[in-house]
Amino acid sequence: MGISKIDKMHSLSKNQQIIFDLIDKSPEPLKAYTILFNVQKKGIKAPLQVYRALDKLVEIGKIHKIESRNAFIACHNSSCQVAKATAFSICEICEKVTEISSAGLSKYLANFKDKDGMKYNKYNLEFFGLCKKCR
Amino acid sequence: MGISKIDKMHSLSKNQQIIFDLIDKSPEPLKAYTILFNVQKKGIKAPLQVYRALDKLVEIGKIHKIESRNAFIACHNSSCQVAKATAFSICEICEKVTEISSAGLSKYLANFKDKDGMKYNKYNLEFFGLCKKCR
DNA sequence: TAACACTATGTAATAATATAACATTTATAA
DNA sequence: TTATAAATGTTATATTATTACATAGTGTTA
Repeated sequence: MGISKIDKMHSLSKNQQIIFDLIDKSPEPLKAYTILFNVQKKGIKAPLQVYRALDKLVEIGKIHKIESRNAFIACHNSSCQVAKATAFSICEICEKVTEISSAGLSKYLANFKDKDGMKYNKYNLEFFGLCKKCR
Repeated sequence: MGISKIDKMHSLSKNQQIIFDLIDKSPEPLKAYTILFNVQKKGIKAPLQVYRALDKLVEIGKIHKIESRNAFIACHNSSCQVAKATAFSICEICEKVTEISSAGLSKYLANFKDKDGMKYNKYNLEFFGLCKKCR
């Protein structure tokens, strides 16, 4: 059997796996130093170790950064097909963040042209409002 | 004559005016500590003085924060009517940032409903790509 | 296997971004 | 005028992120 090329592309190193697991289990976006605190018992001691893993995980689309919050969330959107085209809703009271997967929205944005006729295949959209509970 | 209510709403304090002028003149988004460095000759000495003015200017829509860059740009969109609904294009090479004012885009996003039927009147969208010069 | 390139790790130091806390002053409105 | 809100000044500190350098593991291929 062995490991296929696709599997290898997504196989994570030790630190990457530890940090991904933590983010994936979390019901809310995690900040880098919160992550650091939580993985110190697993031997990850320095900020840079966290940031390096985060960079890689973002790069391969396993997690996304919520830019307005400096926090990271696991991708729950069709196995990370849209790592470069992300949309989230953010509750301004409880800070709950949900990844939006809407074919209509992603199609609209992928086809959007600016005044110069320029298209962009990469974007990040953050909606703000109140979630069900906080409304 | 005196100052009308609308004028007053948009009148800036000394520090706010100094910092807005600097951002407004700048051809590129400015970071908080770049601003601090540039206004020290005008008597603004501490980070907090800059951040407080920035907070206020963002609040009233005179400037916007480019979240992915931690930088601030003056609003050039219909006299700041859309302070809470912003869209930008960002060149990944030269870092040129342009505010997008597209009636179609803002209409689409303002009317977008998520899976729960929830609408959001506030959002921030950042498109990434290459500008004309860098293409 | 040996050599190479590439990726990941470990560690210390420091840079860059942002806020807390408290005292004071200025502007606005009742 | 008086009270209220907004803005300022200042010091210290918290939070977020990167530079620099040394070492170790992994996959490829000659």
